Amino acid sequence: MASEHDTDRRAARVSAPSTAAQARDTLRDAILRGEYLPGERLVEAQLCERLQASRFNVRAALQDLSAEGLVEVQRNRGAQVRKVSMAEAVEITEVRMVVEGLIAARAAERVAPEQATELDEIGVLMRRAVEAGEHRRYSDLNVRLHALVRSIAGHQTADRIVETLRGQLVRHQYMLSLLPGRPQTSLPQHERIIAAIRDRDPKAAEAAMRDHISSVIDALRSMDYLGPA
Amino acid sequence: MASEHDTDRRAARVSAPSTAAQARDTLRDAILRGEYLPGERLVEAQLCERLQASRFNVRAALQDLSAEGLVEVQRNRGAQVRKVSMAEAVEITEVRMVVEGLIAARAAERVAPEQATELDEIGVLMRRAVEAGEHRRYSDLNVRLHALVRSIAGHQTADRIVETLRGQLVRHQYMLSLLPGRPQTSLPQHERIIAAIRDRDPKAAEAAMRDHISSVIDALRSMDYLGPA
DNA sequence: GAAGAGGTGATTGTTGACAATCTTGTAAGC
DNA sequence: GCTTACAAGATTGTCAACAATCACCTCTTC
Repeated sequence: MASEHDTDRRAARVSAPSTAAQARDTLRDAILRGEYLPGERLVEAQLCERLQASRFNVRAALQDLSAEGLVEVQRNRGAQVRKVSMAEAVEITEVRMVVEGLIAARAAERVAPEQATELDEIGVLMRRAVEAGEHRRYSDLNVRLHALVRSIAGHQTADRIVETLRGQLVRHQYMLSLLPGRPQTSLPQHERIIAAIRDRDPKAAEAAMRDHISSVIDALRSMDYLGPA
Repeated sequence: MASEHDTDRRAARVSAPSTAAQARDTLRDAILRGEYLPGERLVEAQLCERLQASRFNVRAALQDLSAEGLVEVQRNRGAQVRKVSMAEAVEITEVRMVVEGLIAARAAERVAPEQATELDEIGVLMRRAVEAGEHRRYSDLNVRLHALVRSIAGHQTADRIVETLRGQLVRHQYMLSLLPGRPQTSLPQHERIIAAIRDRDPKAAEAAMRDHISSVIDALRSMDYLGPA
């Protein structure tokens, strides 16, 4: 049932995740993968079996994920996967917009020649993927681009916040990628971001990144009309 | 963020803060007030007495504050008040700059007439405080101004993040307020923020807020030369 | 005298049991 | 029939004891 996935620092072992940190990572992965739906109750006893961890560690994991905004804990009522309303999703993305704008600006200030080359390469691959209609590939490249920009910027604080915010709306983002015509809209935006960073123009990079994420917000809002799943 | 019942964290009632949330709030207050210095070890047994709470709740409190970035916990090595380096303080303030910029812009979009009046009142009081050399009073008004702007904006996500970031560098901010000449620098910046929001000009409000916090960053950097206490 | 091994006290990590609380299902009263 | 009261079950909150680990000190060895 579980296929190993990429995405993070260390692969989650399902064999013996006895410690608190392992339980937390495994549970986070499960939620992000959609194995628990928003609003679903997370009963401690069940999680103990699922994660092969003691209740103590399960509890710690839930508390951690609560701080990350992935689950919601109510006193004496247990935990449930946090439901993120459309309004909240917009708020979250607005914050992401300004913070990633900061990251882009800083990336433009610090980019090294090899990194600029790597950015351009991703840009080329993106265009090819869109022209070939390979949505999945384009989506992967999108993730890679944002990650590369963040690594160029080297801004730990901003990084952490963006990562947390991203986690809170994976579900919405997934739905977003299914919107028809999205790649045609976002490709030129991505190219502008790449160009601005490559040209070491912080202001242009920030503006390009904000424009890009701003259009993501518009897309989110349009989804709201189609149906607030 | 987990518990909905947010009691104001003012009174240091040591009488019966038995629950986890109370222990957390009391401990946070103590750290923010400087009763525990950065780098100082937080031994669970000692905290049990200090907070009149069981070790279980103390542990939960430490975990929460770790998620907030106020303390750092190392496995098998206990917790200590997190040391925020100058570089980190700058990073944190940079993120605060863009997020509070977003908040200011949104406040300018949504400000109601009564709120505009209240802003102006704070502006007048600030000027008086500076002219009278009442630093403490000016500092309080500063906090009040930022809080009012945030309440006008009504942006929960941004609010939460700014609040968390603020907590992480209370120590630095305190030192900052002692810098001579600071009020003379920041007063006109505050007045620009107020004017932009009052005039319902989001772009100007964002720019003014960013300029203001940008100068805070400069001040932070200058402190670094004086001595990285 | 320096380096390493080993023991000891202090501190944290974990467990299982028990108490407090909420939810659900059922029955009585209007 | 509908609402309210109550009891049973399920779930979470809390605790105190025990196990694991670490930091420090002493002693041996070269």
